Amino acid sequence: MKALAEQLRLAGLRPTRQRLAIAALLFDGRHRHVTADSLTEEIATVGLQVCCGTVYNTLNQFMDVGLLRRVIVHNNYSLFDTNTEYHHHFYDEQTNELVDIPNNDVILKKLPHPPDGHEIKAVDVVIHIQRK
Amino acid sequence: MKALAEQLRLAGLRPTRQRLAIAALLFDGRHRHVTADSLTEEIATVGLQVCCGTVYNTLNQFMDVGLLRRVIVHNNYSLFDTNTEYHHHFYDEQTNELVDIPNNDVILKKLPHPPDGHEIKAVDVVIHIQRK
DNA sequence: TACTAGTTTAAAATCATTCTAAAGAGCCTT
DNA sequence: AAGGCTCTTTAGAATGATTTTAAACTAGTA
Repeated sequence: MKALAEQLRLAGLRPTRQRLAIAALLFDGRHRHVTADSLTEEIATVGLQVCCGTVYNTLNQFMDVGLLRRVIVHNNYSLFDTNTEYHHHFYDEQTNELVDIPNNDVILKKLPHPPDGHEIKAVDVVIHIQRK
Repeated sequence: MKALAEQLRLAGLRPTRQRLAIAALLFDGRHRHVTADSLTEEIATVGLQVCCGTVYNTLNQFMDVGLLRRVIVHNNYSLFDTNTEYHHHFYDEQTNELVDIPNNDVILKKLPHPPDGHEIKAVDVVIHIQRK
């Protein structure tokens, strides 16, 4: 996977063994939602070992360079989305399930004017759902 | 303030000294955003004393009975909104400022269909802003 | 006035996350 | 291929918001 190393280097991150392992898991083409915990488990499953702090650091770094996006639906722990394109989420508090909303499915009719001296940076829509 | 005691009783909560003190601060007609911490400070300012755990319990109970709404904009700590009507928020990560958006200012053109067997419970829109 | 269930309290526990200082690994230069 | 400099990783400790605990207390009722 030369491409991954190159991608990290371009982002200003040294392609270390740990970062490559995590990148290989996260950027395999699928769009996924992970937590530090689920990712650590996954790393173990693949037979590797990465220090807990490094998992957190790496997730934060990947986010800082735009490879991941943080999704905020509760404040128990952080969720990261490998899909960094503009889109929103369904969230079921009961099952803790997070589901992408196809990006043409929610359309904001008009955006409000931000407070004076401010500009809009991002729009997050979370639709809370529950079993019928 | 008999009304407050009655309101708590109606919600199934005994109007204790602590809950009344907190309710008096929170439900004075203004719409406010508070944290457990800011509220504890405010209680102290008024010359009262309520145990930290009680502040948390009370905020959660008030939320459970619909007197407060939790606003999720980050996962450092919880924010509560005394305005429980349908409305959304601007959030500035840099200053940590949370501002209500007038409820006719964001209009969703159409809502997506929730996953099968599910129904929409709530829609949260957070518009992240930054200083220009 | 006394009882009972619900509440408050202070302190300890929890848990995700960050910080620390020391050991290790990229990578550039020679 | 070796040296060296900086960036990373590591394990463990620290942090900080929140929850839990068990004992003391209180509101409401009999």
